[in-house]
Amino acid sequence: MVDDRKLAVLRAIVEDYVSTNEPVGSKALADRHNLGVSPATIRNDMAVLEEQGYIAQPHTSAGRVPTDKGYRLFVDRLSQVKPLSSAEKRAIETFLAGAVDIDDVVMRTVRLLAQLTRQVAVVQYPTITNSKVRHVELVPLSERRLMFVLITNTGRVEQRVVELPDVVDENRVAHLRAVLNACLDGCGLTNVPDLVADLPERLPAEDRPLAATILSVLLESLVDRHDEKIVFAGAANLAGADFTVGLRDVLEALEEQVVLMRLLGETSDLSALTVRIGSENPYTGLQGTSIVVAGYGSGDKQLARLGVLGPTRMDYPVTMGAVRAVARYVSQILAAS
Amino acid sequence: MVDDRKLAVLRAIVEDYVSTNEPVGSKALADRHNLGVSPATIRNDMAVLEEQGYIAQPHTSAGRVPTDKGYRLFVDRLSQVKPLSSAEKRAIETFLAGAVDIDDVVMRTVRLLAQLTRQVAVVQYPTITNSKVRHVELVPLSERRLMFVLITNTGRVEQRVVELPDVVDENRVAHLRAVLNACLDGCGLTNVPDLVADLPERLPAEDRPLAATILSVLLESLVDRHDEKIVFAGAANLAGADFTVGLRDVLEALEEQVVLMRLLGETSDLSALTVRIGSENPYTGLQGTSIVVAGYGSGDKQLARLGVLGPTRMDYPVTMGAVRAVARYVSQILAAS
DNA sequence: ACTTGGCACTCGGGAACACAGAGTGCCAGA
DNA sequence: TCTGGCACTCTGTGTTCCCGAGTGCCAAGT
Repeated sequence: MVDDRKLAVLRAIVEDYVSTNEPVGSKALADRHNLGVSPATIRNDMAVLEEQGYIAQPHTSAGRVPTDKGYRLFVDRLSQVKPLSSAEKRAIETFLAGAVDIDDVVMRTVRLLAQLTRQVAVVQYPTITNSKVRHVELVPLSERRLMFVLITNTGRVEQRVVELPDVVDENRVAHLRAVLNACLDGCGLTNVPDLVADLPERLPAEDRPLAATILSVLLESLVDRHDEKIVFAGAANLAGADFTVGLRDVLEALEEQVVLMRLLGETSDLSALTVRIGSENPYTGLQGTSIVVAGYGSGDKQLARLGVLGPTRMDYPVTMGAVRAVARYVSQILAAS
Repeated sequence: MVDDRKLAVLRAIVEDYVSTNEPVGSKALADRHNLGVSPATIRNDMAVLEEQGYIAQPHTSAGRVPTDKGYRLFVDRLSQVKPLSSAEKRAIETFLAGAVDIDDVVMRTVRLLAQLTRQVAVVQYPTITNSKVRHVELVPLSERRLMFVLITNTGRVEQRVVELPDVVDENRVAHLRAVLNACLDGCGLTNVPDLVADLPERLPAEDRPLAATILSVLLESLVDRHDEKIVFAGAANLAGADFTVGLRDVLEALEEQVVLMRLLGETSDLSALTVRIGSENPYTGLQGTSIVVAGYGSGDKQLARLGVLGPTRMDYPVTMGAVRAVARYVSQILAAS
């Protein structure tokens, strides 16, 4: 039985513990929040909450600390996202508005988020999957090598160097470029494989090996690269916090693109905020941390995700507010460009 | 008066302290290194070394620890760069050989260096200043915006979105593109400003405002961007080391591009290894750290720098060996492509 | 049936203290 | 110039002790 007062007690415990970083006892609770009951009553409630796994004591006869399950309940039912101050909103707007290209947008976003939350910010590059081909360029580098450049309508540029099977002259390259552009211009990247499939037929027979090589690189760059880039910032903010698990593991996880991918990727709902708390986290090195993730994108399409990572003991309402706000502003910026 | 034996004592102190991380005393020295003299003699030498500022004791009647000045002497006169094992060399070669483009080269390099030295690796992107224009591309994004892409012979791609003063049609863009390429193809980036200066004259009068806008962006991207990109990896390796100065400052410095630039930039001789030790370091947050930097580049041109950052108490011979080796291999890779 | 005050109990953390061990400086003798 | 001996000085560690915050439980009150 979890009645209203017990929930109020849990909320008070979470709030106090987050702000003081010390186990909170029944007396302190009664003093600082006016719950209208005596410490003894609170003790009884706390005993129940502990039995149900929402709080725990670090050692016998110390105050209580929220467990991961307790934070979960807090986030789901007891807190509401805290909106940013208007000063903060203005700061975000002006800071993001100055970006010159997509790299710059991502860079600014991640720094902004790190500074705003005083935690580690993580931003995934916008997927190119949902974007469209703006232009394809083939640039000869030497007799047997050329650079393949793909420009999308979101302003992203993908480049690859291609080793050619044999020497090709400029004309054949020019021809292929023209055909490629005619065929692919404006088409969504997800459709590219289909279009590419019957493209060789539109070329003279002697060009087909060349085309095959280039197209395979094109497809490869779509598959391999399309989601893998993630950047982070604010690692310095980890220095203050003390993790149950070593700081080293956290830093290692941050440098592993694969881990970060999974971290951001396994969120079910893109349109809402996703919070994963402590042990809910799949990766063992991050068991002492929580993440707050939001999707962002231009228009209705979700392009990618961004979020922050911090100790389980974080101020969830504030962090969630910042993440949501930044995601929205970035979406705006991307939609406008 | 610093005679040979005192130098030998200093070397022994540095080596022992680096490997044990504990202040080293006269008796331990006499035991572990066969200097042929008694602890008492060593004590006398140590007293002299201390007076001259090469070593210090953390507190009265503890062992000695090298000072920054002591490390300096060690690096300059007492150590020689330790070559890598052939297994390590092979590992470097195969790992770097798999890179597909310039971003990949840099990424692999920085990770490799971090893993090899078990410290923080820092790699500056190759300057585009020394490279040549391979191709210039103008891609219309909308009526009044176009993307400007510059591809260099080193495989680097620079992109910028340009806001146009008024609506332009495809033909004018195509014309400008042709002129730009005819004029700039193959010319060194340092010459671009000169060539660009009298370029408007080769265009019809009505295109000049357009050209001016684009060219100003081109010049700007050369100046602004050309050196500023630096990446690092291996921050997790900082977690183990204990700095006199806070870990936080170091992490902050690593995320400040400007600080990193100065760190790598202020090395006098590009062809040799540069070591900056502790307080020799200009930035206050990095006073407890040392850096080892080498230049790299294809052929005779130095393109940029790379290095590692670690606690002052590092194994200089090994670190220097790794940095030098990686710099050489990267240079090879870049020269080959 | 819940709430409350009282009370005994438990631990963690800090202060005070002693002590062993490593290291030093200095001096007299080889 | 080197060496052995010796007295001295620290730090770090382990021990003990005690205070205080906090708990669990119980009996009485509403």
